[in-house]
Amino acid sequence: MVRTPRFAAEDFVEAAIGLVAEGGPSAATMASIARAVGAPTGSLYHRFDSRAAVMGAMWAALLDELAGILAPPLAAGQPARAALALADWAAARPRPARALLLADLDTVLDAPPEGDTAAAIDAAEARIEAAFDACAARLRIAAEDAAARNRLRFLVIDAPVAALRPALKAGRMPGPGERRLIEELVTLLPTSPGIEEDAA
Amino acid sequence: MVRTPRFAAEDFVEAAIGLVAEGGPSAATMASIARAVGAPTGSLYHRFDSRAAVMGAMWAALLDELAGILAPPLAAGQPARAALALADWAAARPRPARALLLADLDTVLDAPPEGDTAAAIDAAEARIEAAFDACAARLRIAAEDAAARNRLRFLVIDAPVAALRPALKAGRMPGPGERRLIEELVTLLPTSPGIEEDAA
DNA sequence: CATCAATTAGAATAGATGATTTAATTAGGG
DNA sequence: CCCTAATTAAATCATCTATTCTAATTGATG
Repeated sequence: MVRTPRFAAEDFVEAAIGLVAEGGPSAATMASIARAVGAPTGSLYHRFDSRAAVMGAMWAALLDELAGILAPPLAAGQPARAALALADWAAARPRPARALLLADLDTVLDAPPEGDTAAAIDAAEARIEAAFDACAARLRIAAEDAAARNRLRFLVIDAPVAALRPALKAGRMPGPGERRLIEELVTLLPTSPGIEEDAA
Repeated sequence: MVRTPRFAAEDFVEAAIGLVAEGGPSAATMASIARAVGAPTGSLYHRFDSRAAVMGAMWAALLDELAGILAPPLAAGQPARAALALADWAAARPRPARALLLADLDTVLDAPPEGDTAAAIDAAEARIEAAFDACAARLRIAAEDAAARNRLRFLVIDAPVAALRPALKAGRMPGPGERRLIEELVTLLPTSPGIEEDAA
């Protein structure tokens, strides 16, 4: 290495997340991403081949973070925990949460990503998928029972996200009101036969 | 009138709904709206001053349709009915449903509408609001109990929409799977003390 | 049948916008 | 010193779309 880098790829990804969170995908132009970091656009292009590459990397990072939140409780057979972890995550890290949960995938990623980025995205998705599989198994949901699996996913992700959405949209941090809604939703969830959702 | 109009304002609004449903708000360009009707852009501009006017009229029409679906069961103190009516509506009229439920208001209406359009939108929103008020009153929810009111709204609109979203996005008609999810959600709903949700 | 304004017609305009390229310039490690 | 990755800042370039303009039609009306 012959010169000290001033800007890392992650800096740009982080900036992109912030911009998408605040103004939607269209707010994340190459110029605005660079500006948010305090770099010229050339430096951004030095790290990424194209805007599509930046958005792909961003999506991979977001999905990876989500997987880190959801996978452990799911794998432990505690879907209610997973739903609440989602709410906690949204409160703790509102920007990534907004970017991931509010943005429409199609408008973020115009074209399907390729190469490393695609691999990273696939990996994160597979991790989430595997966690759901493990959870379903613990709950004695048959592998062929698509309806029960969809229901599980809906109660863990889609419905809680719907509860969080107004707060996320308004830029408020999700509060106890949203949390209570989610607590109520998860009462519909089946519990793993062998395991009690612990009392803590 | 000295010449028979070939294209009515409603034709353009309908076309805009179809385009938004299929490709999102950005797909509804003035040229594509006109093309969908088989008219030149000039005719479109003859009816509407600007794209904002078209989108405003579209939003007013959609909200009005939604109000027509939700208000009667709500006013009757039957929120569960309202949630299921939403699902039925989405199945019966997938294009307006997609346009209204999937599109982000901010990206549809760049600037707040004015004049007649604003009045129409306000009227439809007020109608929905009044229906919720009436429903809350029937359920003995206090006017100051914001949490209970938010919860009602969430269970009637937001959560059912979340259940419908995957189907709407994929362009599938919502089916019995989605309906069952919603039926389950509404079990969380309080029932009007005096009224039984009838058995039909 | 002649008239006239509402309406259609569609090409031409006019700005944005924003991704990408390019051509230097800089700075540190060997 | 020299070499090369990394940084700059501006210029390019391509696309896209709302809107305007001028003319041609049309059909009810007197």
